[in-house]
Amino acid sequence: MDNLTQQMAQAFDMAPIGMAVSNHRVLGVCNTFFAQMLGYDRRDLLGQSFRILYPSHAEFDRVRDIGLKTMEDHGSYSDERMMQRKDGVPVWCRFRARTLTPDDPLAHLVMSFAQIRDQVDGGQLTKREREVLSWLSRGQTSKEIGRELGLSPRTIEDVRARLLRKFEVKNTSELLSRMSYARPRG
Amino acid sequence: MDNLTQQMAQAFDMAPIGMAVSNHRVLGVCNTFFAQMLGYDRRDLLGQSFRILYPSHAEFDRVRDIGLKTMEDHGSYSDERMMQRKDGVPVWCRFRARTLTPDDPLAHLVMSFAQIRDQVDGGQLTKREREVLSWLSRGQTSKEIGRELGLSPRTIEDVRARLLRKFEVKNTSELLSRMSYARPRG
DNA sequence: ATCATATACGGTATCAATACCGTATAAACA
DNA sequence: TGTTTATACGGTATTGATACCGTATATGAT
Repeated sequence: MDNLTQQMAQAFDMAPIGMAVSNHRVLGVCNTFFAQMLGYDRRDLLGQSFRILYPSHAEFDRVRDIGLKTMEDHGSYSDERMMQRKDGVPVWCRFRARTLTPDDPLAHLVMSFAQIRDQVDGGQLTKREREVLSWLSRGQTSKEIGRELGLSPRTIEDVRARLLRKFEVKNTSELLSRMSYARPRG
Repeated sequence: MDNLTQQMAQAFDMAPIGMAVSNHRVLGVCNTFFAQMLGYDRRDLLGQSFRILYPSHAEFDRVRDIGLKTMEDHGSYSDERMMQRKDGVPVWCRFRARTLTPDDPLAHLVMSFAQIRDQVDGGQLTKREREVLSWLSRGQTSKEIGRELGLSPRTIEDVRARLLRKFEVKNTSELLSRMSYARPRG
């Protein structure tokens, strides 16, 4: 057995960040951090669809579509997204992906998942709040998000207001800064 | 050769994030992204001291000390740090490390380096830009930051506009979700 | 020496964000 | 059964953000 290969495999396994490989949205291999982060025993994840790691089927579909074009063009893609732990608790992640098959990006994907924050101070986020948060992190306005979700901009503003209250921040900028990379509050 | 081990090694190598293993601050193995991010051919990095990847000897010493205690206590550590590319250009990274030898953390380290900002547009952040960014991440308005720094709010708006241009984002929310900035406590 | 850029500041115009005032329905819960 | 909460939407008022129009100085690079 090649010693270098073994070292690389160990580094993958012990990495301080979640890592996984997928083939057509089915998990091929993942590391210890990834399984722990999402509350699974690693053996239970192998061969599973990524569907179980997202809060809803709609969200599962959405995250498939948003990065496709970028990956076809550049081979890699990154965003922030909400995953769902086995016990249902949402996990906010910095997601990065590189495809090994640019013609069919989802055929062979290597991904990293950096946990940003495990839970929310003022209780858990609702589905709608997660959804809106995800669009906000992409710089969308209330009007744009409303159009996207088929809702009134006013409703999006309500959701935003709830998010600001829950996190005890004064505006969306501080909100998204708090969601970035877990660290002591200050 | 074990097939799973080979898959993990490939995932390590092709990961969309920089990864490296060190033994007493000497690089053991790294992946493609890591070498590319720092402008090296991977073969030239093996066996090298990490010193060459930092802007100065003082910085090299500093980053050794700051995470030691945390790693002894928790086995892992994370911060943001400035690395230096082969051509001298600084690279901002979200650094994460896990030690496999908690008694002597630096003996065997697995690290990940997530580039915070792509260097596509060239030019790193100025002191003023970092300063303003730091206040923005606390949710301060241009007026408040201006008061804080003894400048006109208009000047702060200029700095903001430069930041939005540099990062190619449409507003401050997207800016702060794209980037993380080490904030002073308090 | 010229050019680009960062800094700093003034104005105006427009749109977005936030905070209020309401109403209403549905679900969760004690 | 009443209370809370999330959802969804309307209006209005104020503040903030962003994008333009300028000017000016300083600095660093070609």
